[in-house]
Amino acid sequence: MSVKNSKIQLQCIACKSRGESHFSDLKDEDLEILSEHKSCVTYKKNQTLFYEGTRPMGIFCINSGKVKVFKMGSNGKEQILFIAQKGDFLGYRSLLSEEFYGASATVLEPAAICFIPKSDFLKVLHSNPEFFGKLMKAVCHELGVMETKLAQLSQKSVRERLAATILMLKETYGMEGEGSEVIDIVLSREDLANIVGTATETVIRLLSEFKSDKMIALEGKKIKVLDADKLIHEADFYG
Amino acid sequence: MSVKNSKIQLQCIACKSRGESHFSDLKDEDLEILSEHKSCVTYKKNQTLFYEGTRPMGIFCINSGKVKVFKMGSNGKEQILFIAQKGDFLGYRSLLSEEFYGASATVLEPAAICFIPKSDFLKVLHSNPEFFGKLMKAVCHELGVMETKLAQLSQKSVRERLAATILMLKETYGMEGEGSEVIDIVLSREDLANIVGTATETVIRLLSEFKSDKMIALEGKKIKVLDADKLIHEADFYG
DNA sequence: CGAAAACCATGACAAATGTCATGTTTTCTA
DNA sequence: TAGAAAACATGACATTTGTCATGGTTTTCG
Repeated sequence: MSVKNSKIQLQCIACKSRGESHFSDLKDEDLEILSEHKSCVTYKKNQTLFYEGTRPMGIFCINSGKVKVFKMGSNGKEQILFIAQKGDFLGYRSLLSEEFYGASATVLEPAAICFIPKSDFLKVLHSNPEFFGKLMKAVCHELGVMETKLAQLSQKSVRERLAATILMLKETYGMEGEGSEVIDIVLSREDLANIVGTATETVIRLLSEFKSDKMIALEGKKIKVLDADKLIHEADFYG
Repeated sequence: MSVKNSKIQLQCIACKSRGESHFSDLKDEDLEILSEHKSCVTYKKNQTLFYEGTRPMGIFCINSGKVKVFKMGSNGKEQILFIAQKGDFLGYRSLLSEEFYGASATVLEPAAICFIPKSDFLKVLHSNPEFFGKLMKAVCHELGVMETKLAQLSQKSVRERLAATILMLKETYGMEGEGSEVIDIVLSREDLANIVGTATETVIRLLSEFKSDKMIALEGKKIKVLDADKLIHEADFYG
Protein backbone atom coordinates (compact mmCIF):
# COMPACT_ATOMS: atom_id res chain seq x y z
CA MET A 1 0.00 0.00 0.00
CA SER A 2 1.23 3.46 -0.79
CA VAL A 3 2.19 5.71 2.08
CA LYS A 4 1.52 8.85 0.08
CA ASN A 5 -1.18 11.06 1.48
CA SER A 6 -3.96 11.97 -0.84
CA LYS A 7 -5.00 15.56 -1.27
CA ILE A 8 -8.69 16.09 -0.95
CA GLN A 9 -11.12 18.90 -1.50
CA LEU A 10 -12.77 20.35 1.57
CA GLN A 11 -14.57 23.67 1.70
CA CYS A 12 -14.64 25.47 5.04
CA ILE A 13 -18.01 26.95 4.14
CA ALA A 14 -19.50 23.52 3.71
CA CYS A 15 -17.50 21.83 6.45
CA LYS A 16 -19.66 19.63 8.66
CA SER A 17 -17.13 19.79 11.48
CA ARG A 18 -17.11 23.56 11.61
CA GLY A 19 -20.34 23.80 13.56
CA GLU A 20 -18.70 22.58 16.75
CA SER A 21 -15.44 24.41 16.17
CA HIS A 22 -14.09 27.85 17.06
CA PHE A 23 -14.78 28.81 13.46
CA SER A 24 -18.52 28.35 13.85
CA ASP A 25 -19.46 32.02 13.88
CA LEU A 26 -17.14 33.31 11.19
CA LYS A 27 -18.55 35.25 8.27
CA ASP A 28 -18.38 33.75 4.80
CA GLU A 29 -15.78 36.27 3.68
CA ASP A 30 -13.49 35.19 6.50
CA LEU A 31 -13.99 31.57 5.61
CA GLU A 32 -13.01 32.51 2.07
CA ILE A 33 -9.73 33.90 3.31
CA LEU A 34 -9.07 30.78 5.35
CA SER A 35 -9.85 28.58 2.37
CA GLU A 36 -7.72 30.48 -0.08
CA HIS A 37 -4.37 28.83 0.55
CA LYS A 38 -5.65 25.92 2.52
CA SER A 39 -4.54 22.39 1.75
CA CYS A 40 -6.44 19.34 2.93
CA VAL A 41 -4.90 15.94 3.24
CA THR A 42 -5.87 12.53 4.53
CA TYR A 43 -3.58 10.99 7.11
CA LYS A 44 -3.15 7.41 8.12
CA LYS A 45 -2.61 6.12 11.63
CA ASN A 46 0.78 7.00 13.10
CA GLN A 47 1.53 9.82 10.70
CA THR A 48 2.80 12.94 12.41
CA LEU A 49 1.42 16.41 11.76
CA PHE A 50 4.20 18.29 13.47
CA TYR A 51 7.11 17.73 15.79
CA GLU A 52 7.98 19.33 19.10
CA GLY A 53 10.72 21.89 18.65
CA THR A 54 9.89 22.86 15.08
CA ARG A 55 8.50 26.15 13.86
CA PRO A 56 4.74 26.52 13.42
CA MET A 57 3.79 27.64 9.92
CA GLY A 58 0.04 27.61 10.31
CA ILE A 59 -2.76 25.75 11.99
CA PHE A 60 -4.21 22.31 11.46
CA CYS A 61 -7.94 21.94 11.38
CA ILE A 62 -9.33 18.48 11.94
CA ASN A 63 -12.18 17.53 9.64
CA SER A 64 -12.33 13.93 10.80
CA GLY A 65 -10.22 11.43 12.70
CA LYS A 66 -8.35 11.62 15.99
CA VAL A 67 -4.95 13.02 16.87
CA LYS A 68 -2.83 12.71 20.00
CA VAL A 69 -0.77 15.67 21.14
CA PHE A 70 2.15 14.73 23.32
CA LYS A 71 5.53 15.64 24.71
CA MET A 72 8.41 13.21 24.51
CA GLY A 73 10.49 12.72 27.64
CA SER A 74 14.21 12.12 27.77
CA ASN A 75 13.45 8.49 28.66
CA GLY A 76 11.60 8.10 25.37
CA LYS A 77 8.21 7.98 27.04
CA GLU A 78 5.38 10.12 25.73
CA GLN A 79 3.11 12.19 27.88
CA ILE A 80 -0.14 12.73 26.04
CA LEU A 81 -1.49 16.20 26.77
CA PHE A 82 -4.82 15.79 25.04
CA ILE A 83 -6.56 14.11 22.15
CA ALA A 84 -8.04 16.23 19.39
CA GLN A 85 -10.89 15.26 17.12
CA LYS A 86 -13.10 16.71 14.43
CA GLY A 87 -13.73 20.41 14.82
CA ASP A 88 -10.62 20.95 16.94
CA PHE A 89 -7.69 22.81 15.65
CA LEU A 90 -4.07 22.42 16.51
CA GLY A 91 -0.98 24.50 16.61
CA TYR A 92 -2.48 27.90 17.34
CA ARG A 93 -1.10 27.94 20.86
CA SER A 94 2.51 27.97 19.66
CA LEU A 95 1.62 30.24 16.78
CA LEU A 96 0.21 32.89 19.10
CA SER A 97 2.95 32.64 21.69
CA GLU A 98 5.44 32.85 18.82
CA GLU A 99 7.38 29.85 20.03
CA PHE A 100 8.38 26.54 18.53
CA TYR A 101 5.94 23.71 18.92
CA GLY A 102 5.93 22.54 22.51
CA ALA A 103 4.52 19.16 21.56
CA SER A 104 4.17 16.71 18.71
CA ALA A 105 0.91 15.64 17.06
CA THR A 106 0.38 12.15 15.68
CA VAL A 107 -2.68 10.56 14.12
CA LEU A 108 -4.48 7.91 16.18
CA GLU A 109 -7.32 7.17 13.78
CA PRO A 110 -7.37 7.91 10.04
CA ALA A 111 -7.96 11.61 9.60
CA ALA A 112 -8.76 14.34 7.12
CA ILE A 113 -7.00 17.51 8.15
CA CYS A 114 -6.70 20.96 6.61
CA PHE A 115 -3.68 23.17 6.94
CA ILE A 116 -4.21 26.93 7.00
CA PRO A 117 -1.10 29.08 6.61
CA LYS A 118 -0.15 31.34 9.47
CA SER A 119 -0.69 34.59 7.59
CA ASP A 120 -4.25 33.79 6.55
CA PHE A 121 -5.16 32.66 10.03
CA LEU A 122 -3.68 35.74 11.63
CA LYS A 123 -5.39 37.99 9.10
CA VAL A 124 -8.79 36.62 10.04
CA LEU A 125 -7.93 36.63 13.71
CA HIS A 126 -6.89 40.26 13.80
CA SER A 127 -9.71 41.55 11.67
CA ASN A 128 -12.21 39.88 13.90
CA PRO A 129 -12.21 40.92 17.56
CA GLU A 130 -15.10 38.66 18.37
CA PHE A 131 -13.26 35.63 17.08
CA PHE A 132 -10.14 36.74 18.88
CA GLY A 133 -12.10 37.02 22.10
CA LYS A 134 -13.59 33.61 21.62
CA LEU A 135 -10.20 32.08 21.11
CA MET A 136 -8.84 33.88 24.14
CA LYS A 137 -11.63 32.43 26.19
CA ALA A 138 -10.84 28.98 24.84
CA VAL A 139 -7.14 29.24 25.64
CA CYS A 140 -7.90 30.45 29.16
CA HIS A 141 -10.22 27.51 29.62
CA GLU A 142 -7.59 25.10 28.35
CA LEU A 143 -5.10 26.55 30.77
CA GLY A 144 -7.51 25.78 33.57
CA VAL A 145 -7.95 22.25 32.32
CA MET A 146 -4.21 21.75 32.14
CA GLU A 147 -3.81 23.02 35.69
CA THR A 148 -6.41 20.55 36.86
CA LYS A 149 -4.59 17.73 35.12
CA LEU A 150 -1.34 18.79 36.72
CA ALA A 151 -2.87 18.76 40.19
CA GLN A 152 -4.50 15.39 39.66
CA LEU A 153 -1.31 13.87 38.35
CA SER A 154 0.42 15.03 41.48
CA GLN A 155 -2.28 14.18 44.00
CA LYS A 156 -4.07 11.09 42.81
CA SER A 157 -2.93 7.48 42.61
CA VAL A 158 -2.57 5.70 39.30
CA ARG A 159 -5.74 3.77 40.00
CA GLU A 160 -7.70 6.95 40.60
CA ARG A 161 -6.27 8.59 37.51
CA LEU A 162 -7.06 5.62 35.31
CA ALA A 163 -10.66 5.59 36.53
CA ALA A 164 -10.90 9.32 35.93
CA THR A 165 -9.39 8.95 32.47
CA ILE A 166 -11.87 6.28 31.49
CA LEU A 167 -14.71 8.50 32.65
CA MET A 168 -13.30 11.44 30.76
CA LEU A 169 -13.00 9.35 27.60
CA LYS A 170 -16.56 8.20 28.11
CA GLU A 171 -17.73 11.80 28.23
CA THR A 172 -16.04 12.59 24.96
CA TYR A 173 -16.23 9.36 23.01
CA GLY A 174 -18.99 7.42 24.76
CA MET A 175 -21.69 5.90 22.58
CA GLU A 176 -25.03 5.25 24.20
CA GLY A 177 -25.97 1.67 24.90
CA GLU A 178 -28.45 0.04 27.26
CA GLY A 179 -27.09 0.74 30.69
CA SER A 180 -23.56 0.80 29.37
CA GLU A 181 -21.48 2.89 27.03
CA VAL A 182 -18.77 1.86 24.62
CA ILE A 183 -15.88 4.29 24.38
CA ASP A 184 -15.48 4.80 20.69
CA ILE A 185 -11.77 5.36 20.36
CA VAL A 186 -9.03 2.92 19.52
CA LEU A 187 -6.29 3.41 22.07
CA SER A 188 -3.41 1.05 22.68
CA ARG A 189 -2.64 0.24 26.29
CA GLU A 190 0.54 2.20 25.81
CA ASP A 191 -1.32 5.32 24.72
CA LEU A 192 -3.71 4.96 27.61
CA ALA A 193 -0.74 4.68 29.95
CA ASN A 194 0.71 7.82 28.40
CA ILE A 195 -2.48 9.72 29.08
CA VAL A 196 -2.65 8.54 32.68
CA GLY A 197 1.06 9.04 33.19
CA THR A 198 2.17 5.56 34.17
CA ALA A 199 3.71 2.37 32.82
CA THR A 200 1.90 0.24 30.24
CA GLU A 201 1.95 -2.84 32.46
CA THR A 202 0.35 -0.95 35.31
CA VAL A 203 -2.53 0.11 33.08
CA ILE A 204 -3.00 -3.46 31.86
CA ARG A 205 -3.11 -4.76 35.40
CA LEU A 206 -5.57 -2.14 36.57
CA LEU A 207 -7.83 -2.68 33.57
CA SER A 208 -7.90 -6.35 34.46
CA GLU A 209 -8.93 -5.46 37.98
CA PHE A 210 -11.61 -3.06 36.81
CA LYS A 211 -12.85 -5.82 34.58
CA SER A 212 -12.94 -8.38 37.42
CA ASP A 213 -14.83 -5.84 39.48
CA LYS A 214 -17.41 -5.49 36.68
CA MET A 215 -16.77 -1.80 36.22
CA ILE A 216 -15.73 -2.19 32.61
CA ALA A 217 -15.72 -4.78 29.87
CA LEU A 218 -13.31 -5.03 26.98
CA GLU A 219 -14.90 -5.22 23.55
CA GLY A 220 -12.11 -5.85 21.14
CA LYS A 221 -9.84 -2.86 21.55
CA LYS A 222 -12.55 -0.71 23.00
CA ILE A 223 -13.59 -0.21 26.58
CA LYS A 224 -17.19 -0.55 27.64
CA VAL A 225 -18.24 1.19 30.82
CA LEU A 226 -20.53 -1.05 32.85
CA ASP A 227 -20.67 0.76 36.17
CA ALA A 228 -19.91 4.44 35.91
CA ASP A 229 -20.87 5.13 39.52
CA LYS A 230 -18.33 2.66 40.79
CA LEU A 231 -15.71 4.20 38.53
CA ILE A 232 -16.56 7.64 39.86
CA HIS A 233 -16.04 6.27 43.32
CA GLU A 234 -12.68 4.79 42.29
CA ALA A 235 -11.65 8.12 40.83
CA ASP A 236 -12.38 9.70 44.21
CA PHE A 237 -14.10 12.67 42.67
CA TYR A 238 -14.55 15.44 45.18
CA GLY A 239 -14.01 12.82 47.90
CA MET B 1 -0.83 42.38 66.49
CA SER B 2 -3.83 43.43 64.49
CA VAL B 3 -4.85 41.23 61.60
CA LYS B 4 -6.51 44.10 59.83
CA ASN B 5 -5.08 44.93 56.44
CA SER B 6 -4.10 48.51 55.87
CA LYS B 7 -5.25 50.32 52.79
CA ILE B 8 -2.50 52.09 50.97
CA GLN B 9 -2.20 54.55 48.13
CA LEU B 10 -0.60 53.25 44.95
CA GLN B 11 -0.85 54.95 41.57
CA CYS B 12 -0.61 52.76 38.50
CA ILE B 13 1.02 55.58 36.60
CA ALA B 14 3.82 55.81 39.11
CA CYS B 15 4.00 52.08 39.86
CA LYS B 16 7.56 50.81 39.91
CA SER B 17 6.40 47.26 39.28
CA ARG B 18 4.51 48.14 36.14
CA GLY B 19 7.60 48.26 33.95
CA GLU B 20 7.97 44.48 33.99
CA SER B 21 4.25 43.79 33.84
CA HIS B 22 1.74 43.27 31.08
CA PHE B 23 0.60 46.82 31.75
CA SER B 24 3.91 48.29 30.70
CA ASP B 25 2.80 49.72 27.37
CA LEU B 26 -0.59 51.07 28.36
CA LYS B 27 -1.43 54.70 27.70
CA ASP B 28 -1.94 57.04 30.62
CA GLU B 29 -5.65 57.29 29.95
CA ASP B 30 -6.00 53.53 30.25
CA LEU B 31 -4.05 53.56 33.47
CA GLU B 32 -6.47 56.20 34.69
CA ILE B 33 -9.37 53.87 34.06
CA LEU B 34 -7.63 51.06 35.87
CA SER B 35 -6.86 53.30 38.81
CA GLU B 36 -10.33 54.72 39.12
CA HIS B 37 -11.93 52.04 41.28
CA LYS B 38 -8.78 50.30 42.29
CA SER B 39 -8.11 49.43 45.93
CA CYS B 40 -4.68 48.65 47.23
CA VAL B 41 -4.04 46.70 50.38
CA THR B 42 -1.11 45.24 52.25
CA TYR B 43 -1.28 41.56 53.06
CA LYS B 44 0.55 39.55 55.64
CA LYS B 45 1.93 36.08 55.23
CA ASN B 46 -0.72 33.36 54.93
CA GLN B 47 -3.55 35.68 54.00
CA THR B 48 -5.57 34.48 51.04
CA LEU B 49 -6.46 36.64 48.06
CA PHE B 50 -9.06 34.32 46.63
CA TYR B 51 -10.32 30.78 46.95
CA GLU B 52 -10.74 28.06 44.37
CA GLY B 53 -14.36 27.68 43.38
CA THR B 54 -15.39 31.30 44.00
CA ARG B 55 -16.38 33.89 41.44
CA PRO B 56 -13.73 36.27 40.10
CA MET B 57 -14.70 39.91 40.53
CA GLY B 58 -11.59 41.49 39.12
CA ILE B 59 -7.88 41.07 38.93
CA PHE B 60 -5.12 41.32 41.50
CA CYS B 61 -2.00 43.20 40.60
CA ILE B 62 1.05 42.56 42.73
CA ASN B 63 3.03 45.63 43.65
CA SER B 64 5.37 43.80 45.99
CA GLY B 65 5.62 40.50 47.82
CA LYS B 66 5.14 36.92 46.75
CA VAL B 67 2.01 34.83 46.31
CA LYS B 68 1.53 31.11 45.78
CA VAL B 69 -1.24 29.91 43.50
CA PHE B 70 -2.37 26.37 44.20
CA LYS B 71 -5.05 23.75 43.92
CA MET B 72 -6.15 21.78 46.94
CA GLY B 73 -6.48 18.03 46.56
CA SER B 74 -9.08 15.83 48.24
CA ASN B 75 -6.32 14.55 50.51
CA GLY B 76 -5.76 18.08 51.78
CA LYS B 77 -2.47 18.44 49.96
CA GLU B 78 -1.76 21.53 47.91
CA GLN B 79 -0.30 21.48 44.44
CA ILE B 80 1.38 24.80 43.80
CA LEU B 81 0.91 25.84 40.17
CA PHE B 82 3.19 28.84 40.21
CA ILE B 83 4.48 31.64 42.39
CA ALA B 84 3.65 35.21 41.48
CA GLN B 85 5.64 38.26 42.39
CA LYS B 86 5.78 41.98 41.74
CA GLY B 87 4.50 42.96 38.33
CA ASP B 88 2.46 39.79 37.92
CA PHE B 89 -1.25 39.81 37.97
CA LEU B 90 -3.62 37.17 39.08
CA GLY B 91 -7.11 36.04 38.35
CA TYR B 92 -7.41 37.13 34.74
CA ARG B 93 -7.38 33.55 33.49
CA SER B 94 -10.64 32.67 35.23
CA LEU B 95 -12.04 36.10 34.45
CA LEU B 96 -11.53 35.62 30.72
CA SER B 97 -12.72 32.04 30.60
CA GLU B 98 -15.75 33.16 32.62
CA GLU B 99 -15.35 30.39 35.14
CA PHE B 100 -14.94 30.24 38.88
CA TYR B 101 -11.43 30.41 40.20
CA GLY B 102 -9.62 27.17 39.46
CA ALA B 103 -7.08 27.76 42.19
CA SER B 104 -6.50 29.64 45.42
CA ALA B 105 -3.92 32.35 46.02
CA THR B 106 -2.16 32.83 49.35
CA VAL B 107 0.55 35.26 50.38
CA LEU B 108 4.02 33.80 50.99
CA GLU B 109 5.85 37.02 51.77
CA PRO B 110 4.27 40.29 52.92
CA ALA B 111 2.70 41.93 49.91
CA ALA B 112 1.11 45.10 48.57
CA ILE B 113 -1.56 44.20 46.09
CA CYS B 114 -4.07 46.21 44.07
CA PHE B 115 -7.49 44.97 43.12
CA ILE B 116 -8.98 46.21 39.83
CA PRO B 117 -12.67 45.48 39.29
CA LYS B 118 -13.63 43.26 36.40
CA SER B 119 -15.49 45.95 34.46
CA ASP B 120 -12.60 48.40 34.42
CA PHE B 121 -10.15 45.74 33.41
CA LEU B 122 -12.38 44.49 30.61
CA LYS B 123 -13.02 48.03 29.41
CA VAL B 124 -9.31 48.63 28.97
CA LEU B 125 -8.78 45.19 27.50
CA HIS B 126 -11.45 45.56 24.83
CA SER B 127 -10.57 49.08 23.86
CA ASN B 128 -7.00 48.11 23.34
CA PRO B 129 -6.32 45.37 20.77
CA GLU B 130 -2.61 45.59 21.27
CA PHE B 131 -2.94 44.92 24.97
CA PHE B 132 -5.39 42.13 24.26
CA GLY B 133 -2.91 40.58 21.85
CA LYS B 134 -0.13 40.84 24.35
CA LEU B 135 -2.22 39.12 26.98
CA MET B 136 -3.21 36.41 24.52
CA LYS B 137 0.43 35.78 23.82
CA ALA B 138 1.13 35.58 27.54
CA VAL B 139 -1.68 33.12 28.17
CA CYS B 140 -0.52 30.93 25.28
CA HIS B 141 2.97 30.97 26.69
CA GLU B 142 1.69 30.02 30.12
CA LEU B 143 -0.23 27.15 28.63
CA GLY B 144 3.01 25.89 27.12
CA VAL B 145 4.76 26.23 30.46
CA MET B 146 1.99 24.31 32.19
CA GLU B 147 2.19 21.54 29.61
CA THR B 148 5.91 21.27 30.21
CA LYS B 149 5.33 21.01 33.94
CA LEU B 150 2.76 18.30 33.40
CA ALA B 151 5.13 16.25 31.27
CA GLN B 152 7.98 16.64 33.73
CA LEU B 153 5.79 15.66 36.65
CA SER B 154 4.88 12.52 34.79
CA GLN B 155 8.28 11.63 33.41
CA LYS B 156 10.89 12.70 35.90
CA SER B 157 11.76 11.33 39.32
CA VAL B 158 11.28 13.39 42.45
CA ARG B 159 15.03 13.89 42.66
CA GLU B 160 15.16 15.29 39.13
CA ARG B 161 12.17 17.50 39.73
CA LEU B 162 13.58 18.91 42.94
CA ALA B 163 16.85 19.75 41.21
CA ALA B 164 14.94 21.36 38.35
CA THR B 165 12.78 23.31 40.79
CA ILE B 166 15.79 24.67 42.63
CA LEU B 167 17.29 25.76 39.33
CA MET B 168 14.03 27.37 38.29
CA LEU B 169 13.82 29.23 41.59
CA LYS B 170 17.41 30.35 41.13
CA GLU B 171 16.54 31.82 37.73
CA THR B 172 13.70 33.81 39.19
CA TYR B 173 14.86 34.63 42.69
CA GLY B 174 18.60 34.12 42.54
CA MET B 175 20.81 36.88 43.93
CA GLU B 176 24.33 37.10 42.57
CA GLY B 177 27.13 36.08 44.85
CA GLU B 178 30.73 35.02 44.26
CA GLY B 179 30.44 31.68 42.51
CA SER B 180 27.16 30.96 44.26
CA GLU B 181 23.66 32.34 44.36
CA VAL B 182 21.24 32.64 47.23
CA ILE B 183 17.63 31.99 46.32
CA ASP B 184 15.81 34.94 47.78
CA ILE B 185 12.49 33.46 48.69
CA VAL B 186 11.27 32.06 51.98
CA LEU B 187 9.69 28.70 51.28
CA SER B 188 8.82 26.10 53.86
CA ARG B 189 9.81 22.54 53.07
CA GLU B 190 6.13 21.84 52.73
CA ASP B 191 5.66 24.52 50.10
CA LEU B 192 8.70 23.29 48.23
CA ALA B 193 7.25 19.77 48.33
CA ASN B 194 3.99 21.14 46.97
CA ILE B 195 5.78 22.73 44.05
CA VAL B 196 7.70 19.57 43.27
CA GLY B 197 4.68 17.39 43.84
CA THR B 198 5.92 15.08 46.57
CA ALA B 199 5.88 14.53 50.33
CA THR B 200 7.53 16.98 52.68
CA GLU B 201 9.80 14.33 54.17
CA THR B 202 11.06 13.35 50.75
CA VAL B 203 12.06 16.92 50.00
CA ILE B 204 13.84 17.21 53.34
CA ARG B 205 15.78 14.02 52.69
CA LEU B 206 16.78 15.04 49.18
CA LEU B 207 17.83 18.51 50.31
CA SER B 208 20.07 16.84 52.87
CA GLU B 209 21.61 14.74 50.13
CA PHE B 210 22.12 17.72 47.83
CA LYS B 211 23.77 19.44 50.76
CA SER B 212 26.10 16.49 51.46
CA ASP B 213 27.00 16.46 47.80
CA LYS B 214 27.95 20.17 47.98
CA MET B 215 25.37 21.19 45.37
CA ILE B 216 23.56 23.49 47.75
CA ALA B 217 23.96 25.04 51.18
CA LEU B 218 21.22 26.06 53.55
CA GLU B 219 21.41 29.62 54.82
CA GLY B 220 18.72 29.97 57.41
CA LYS B 221 15.55 29.28 55.49
CA LYS B 222 17.09 30.08 52.16
CA ILE B 223 18.83 27.83 49.71
CA LYS B 224 22.22 28.74 48.30
CA VAL B 225 23.22 27.15 45.02
CA LEU B 226 26.86 26.08 45.13
CA ASP B 227 27.15 23.92 42.03
CA ALA B 228 24.57 24.71 39.39
CA ASP B 229 26.18 22.45 36.79
CA LYS B 230 25.84 19.45 39.04
CA LEU B 231 22.23 20.36 39.71
CA ILE B 232 21.59 20.62 36.00
CA HIS B 233 23.02 17.16 35.66
CA GLU B 234 20.80 15.89 38.45
CA ALA B 235 17.78 17.43 36.76
CA ASP B 236 18.67 15.49 33.63
CA PHE B 237 17.98 18.40 31.36
CA TYR B 238 17.74 17.34 27.78
CA GLY B 239 19.51 14.13 28.82
C1' DC C 1 -1.54 -16.85 3.32
C1' DG C 2 2.02 -16.93 6.66
C1' DA C 3 5.92 -15.03 8.97
C1' DA C 4 7.25 -11.07 11.61
C1' DA C 5 6.12 -7.55 14.36
C1' DA C 6 3.43 -5.32 17.54
C1' DC C 7 0.49 -5.66 21.27
C1' DC C 8 -1.52 -7.73 25.43
C1' DA C 9 -1.21 -10.19 29.70
C1' DT C 10 0.80 -11.80 33.97
C1' DG C 11 4.36 -13.14 37.39
C1' DA C 12 8.40 -12.00 40.06
C1' DC C 13 11.01 -8.76 41.78
C1' DA C 14 13.32 -4.13 42.59
C1' DA C 15 13.20 0.63 43.32
C1' DA C 16 11.11 4.82 44.47
C1' DT C 17 8.31 7.14 47.35
C1' DG C 18 4.94 7.76 51.00
C1' DT C 19 3.60 7.20 55.86
C1' DC C 20 4.18 7.00 60.67
C1' DA C 21 6.77 7.75 64.73
C1' DT C 22 9.93 10.41 67.35
C1' DG C 23 12.98 13.99 68.70
C1' DT C 24 15.08 18.50 67.81
C1' DT C 25 15.02 23.19 66.41
C1' DT C 26 12.87 27.35 65.16
C1' DT C 27 9.17 30.54 65.18
C1' DC C 28 5.18 32.59 66.96
C1' DT C 29 2.49 34.87 70.31
C1' DA C 30 0.22 35.65 74.75
C1' DT D 1 10.40 35.92 77.39
C1' DA D 2 8.38 31.47 78.26
C1' DG D 3 5.45 28.10 76.62
C1' DA D 4 3.07 26.39 72.66
C1' DA D 5 2.97 25.53 68.05
C1' DA D 6 4.99 24.92 63.81
C1' DA D 7 8.67 23.48 61.12
C1' DC D 8 12.62 20.55 60.39
C1' DA D 9 15.10 16.26 60.47
C1' DT D 10 15.76 11.33 60.45
C1' DG D 11 14.80 6.35 61.07
C1' DA D 12 11.89 2.36 60.18
C1' DC D 13 8.76 0.47 57.49
C1' DA D 14 4.75 -0.17 54.15
C1' DT D 15 2.95 0.63 49.77
C1' DT D 16 2.86 1.82 45.23
C1' DT D 17 4.66 1.65 41.05
C1' DG D 18 8.10 0.48 37.68
C1' DT D 19 11.09 -2.95 35.37
C1' DC D 20 12.32 -7.20 33.45
C1' DA D 21 11.16 -11.63 31.75
C1' DT D 22 8.15 -14.73 29.45
C1' DG D 23 4.42 -16.38 26.72
C1' DG D 24 0.07 -15.84 24.35
C1' DT D 25 -2.63 -13.17 20.98
C1' DT D 26 -3.61 -10.07 17.43
C1' DT D 27 -2.32 -7.26 13.61
C1' DT D 28 0.34 -6.08 9.69
C1' DC D 29 2.15 -6.51 5.34
C1' DG D 30 5.02 -8.63 1.68
